[in-house]
Amino acid sequence: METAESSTILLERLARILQNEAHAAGLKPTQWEALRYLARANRFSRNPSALTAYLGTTKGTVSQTLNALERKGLLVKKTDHVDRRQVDIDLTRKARQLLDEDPIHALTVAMASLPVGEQAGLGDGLRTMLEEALRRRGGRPFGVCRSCRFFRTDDSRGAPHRCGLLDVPLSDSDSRQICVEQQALC
Amino acid sequence: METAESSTILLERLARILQNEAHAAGLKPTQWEALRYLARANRFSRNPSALTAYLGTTKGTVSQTLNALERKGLLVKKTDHVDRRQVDIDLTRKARQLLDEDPIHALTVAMASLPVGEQAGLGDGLRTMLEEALRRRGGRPFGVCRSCRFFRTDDSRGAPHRCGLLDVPLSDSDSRQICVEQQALC
DNA sequence: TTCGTAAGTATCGACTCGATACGATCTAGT
DNA sequence: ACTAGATCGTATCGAGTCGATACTTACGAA
Repeated sequence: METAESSTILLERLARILQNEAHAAGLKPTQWEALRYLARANRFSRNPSALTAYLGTTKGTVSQTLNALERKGLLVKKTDHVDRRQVDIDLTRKARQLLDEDPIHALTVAMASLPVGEQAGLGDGLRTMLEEALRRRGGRPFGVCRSCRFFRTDDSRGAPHRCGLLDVPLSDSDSRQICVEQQALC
Repeated sequence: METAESSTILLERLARILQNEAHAAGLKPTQWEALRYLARANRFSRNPSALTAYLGTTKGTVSQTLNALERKGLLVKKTDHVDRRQVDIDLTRKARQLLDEDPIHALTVAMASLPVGEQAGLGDGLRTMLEEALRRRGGRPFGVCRSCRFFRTDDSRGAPHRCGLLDVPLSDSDSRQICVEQQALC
């Protein structure tokens, strides 16, 4: 329990310091996080609702963050054809270029320079803590499409894969992106 | 490198979710963090400067956060007698009561329920990452007083310990608090 | 058709955060 | 003792976060 408390303090402090480090290129930490998400999300997940679930915040806050990013010319919104309540978001070329200088890269480098065992231990611990936190507040995991229990490869038509939940064909690149609907296999 | 990147994303996401969880009792995450620090810091470290270094932010921001906490009746400021530029901060009884319901407790519980090995691995990894981050931006470690290279037990006068840097007597409880000036032994 | 629900937006108030400028106080060098 | 520079803290600005609340529009089932 003593260890648990010190680890908790460690996690909080590290989180704060990393947060404060993420003020780069005129973007706020939240804006970077939104950009990162949108770059990795599949077409069913590039909308305000999914981003809200991912960030664990509220629709209102996300709406404002998206407005800020739109003003900066980093994304484009358009209403979905199928469900006209939904808004599809697309990152601009400018956003993708910006992501090449993502301040998070410094963190990845630091992570990579850790001893192999320590790196694996940290990864496992973080994964477990995140799963716990998500379960606690009813969040979604946002895993990659191909690791989902609804992922199918038996599509008779042209496409290589298929989503058994939404019943739509999936390209190979689709299957490697993260999805709001993803549910683990086991 | 693949592992490093996914661990990085994990850390960022967990950090954000925990951040958003820390809105309790009408306090903001930063205000909780400040309160926690002030409750653990020794008398040389309960001032705006030290808090600024701990949070890794700027003097101005800390000044505002302290004003907010003062308005809520959670702390009292008074100018230092020795150096009248400095401000000594004391938490009120109300603040200490509030800290009993610190939302971070939920996190500690989650941490404690981890398998022992995983918990230790996570702690080690976090420690290393924090040290790296601090070194990168010239931050201070804020360890406990008694683990400092300036900690002495050879005080001829009444007090049980002594600080070799500031040359002042230290009580036993002093020695268990965290300090801005702390430097590791080895 | 209508009623309930879901997706987004707009607005409010309190606050964070970096940047900048400033006043007060200490300290070293003369 | 006197000044020049450094240090500590505050005030203010602008952009943005964040939760809360109150909408609007669109879908979908009874």
